[in-house]
Amino acid sequence: MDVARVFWPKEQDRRTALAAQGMPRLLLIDADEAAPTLVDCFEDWVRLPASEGDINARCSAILARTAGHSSERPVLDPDGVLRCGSEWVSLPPVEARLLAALLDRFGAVVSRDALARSGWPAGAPGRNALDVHVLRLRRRIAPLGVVIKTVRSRGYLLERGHALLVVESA
Amino acid sequence: MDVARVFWPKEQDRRTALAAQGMPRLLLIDADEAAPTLVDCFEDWVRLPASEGDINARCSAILARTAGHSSERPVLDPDGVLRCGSEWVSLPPVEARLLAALLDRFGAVVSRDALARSGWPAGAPGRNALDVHVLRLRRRIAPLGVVIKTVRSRGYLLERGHALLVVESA
DNA sequence: CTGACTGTTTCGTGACTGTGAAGCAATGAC
DNA sequence: GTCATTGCTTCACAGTCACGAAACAGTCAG
Repeated sequence: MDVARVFWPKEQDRRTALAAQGMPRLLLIDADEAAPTLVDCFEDWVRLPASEGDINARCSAILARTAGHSSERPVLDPDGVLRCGSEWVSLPPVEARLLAALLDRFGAVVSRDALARSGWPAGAPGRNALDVHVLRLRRRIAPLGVVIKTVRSRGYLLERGHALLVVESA
Repeated sequence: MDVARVFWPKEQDRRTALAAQGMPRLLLIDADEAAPTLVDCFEDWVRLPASEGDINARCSAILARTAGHSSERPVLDPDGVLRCGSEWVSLPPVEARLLAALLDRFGAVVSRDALARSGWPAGAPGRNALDVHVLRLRRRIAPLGVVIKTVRSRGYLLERGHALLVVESA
């Protein structure tokens, strides 16, 4: 993953688009422009003119933050912990593999066959096992605002839910 | 809460201390100094000379990120005293080593094997000893609002509790 | 001795996984 | 329109295993 360099205010729209996808980005601010308000943890800015060293330092910092948290886009760490926003859930082995496959093609359709191969590399069990695991996975990740959509006779698709109102239960 | 302004590299020690406590900080970098590597989400830097507007913008951004998380991180003294907020507890040797390992990877999963190696560098005792010590550790640190979560078949994870309602009884 | 720390044994509970079957909903044949 | 087919959803159940928890015993410091 790389950090997108966005000229500000010239490429304002591009910044919005990147933010919507949770892509990390560095805003390059014109010398006489006011400092922008950052919208999330995966954004930073630097005032022009800036040295390549400074720009790289900020890009690295953004990526380091990306690793620690997650953006709009959920992140699955190798321990089977799925993080999205400030929340996380742990996934059991099979579900972690299924989700990894969905995450590889985040926002795109993954066929049932491909999913089954990811979930059970040594060979799939009964035909229904996949259905049940998708059901369980859905319920498990719902609190994170992540949704598995069905594309009938094609497969499944992972995306962010639109109910962004998450209430902390105290 | 306010963001501490730390001159770099002059106040290097102060920065370390602030970071250990999870305090937000802005590094003010001398003009000819290389860009620093940020240690967490609650830190940022700006190259001098900088306008007050730019500095304020970065401070606001840090605070916005701070709000998104609950940052306060417990600290373990070399004496085996664990502090979090205004409270503290003392930990016996084995538990202190276990907690140190969890704290090293605060918020991330630590495997049972890794924990056992930290707790008993000379070789682990019986298989269940770890379970029991985790249980005791949990009860000991609960009053501080620090929680050890289980990630089944993967390990344990240290984080701050989400129950923000802490009633002071004494 | 007393109490804190440590480790072991034992048992219970809950999590993970897979299976079978019932229920819905979209699709297509007639 | 009606009906059957197909594909997905959901529930209920059982086997296995990891972890939680209590009770007990040994060691050591004060």
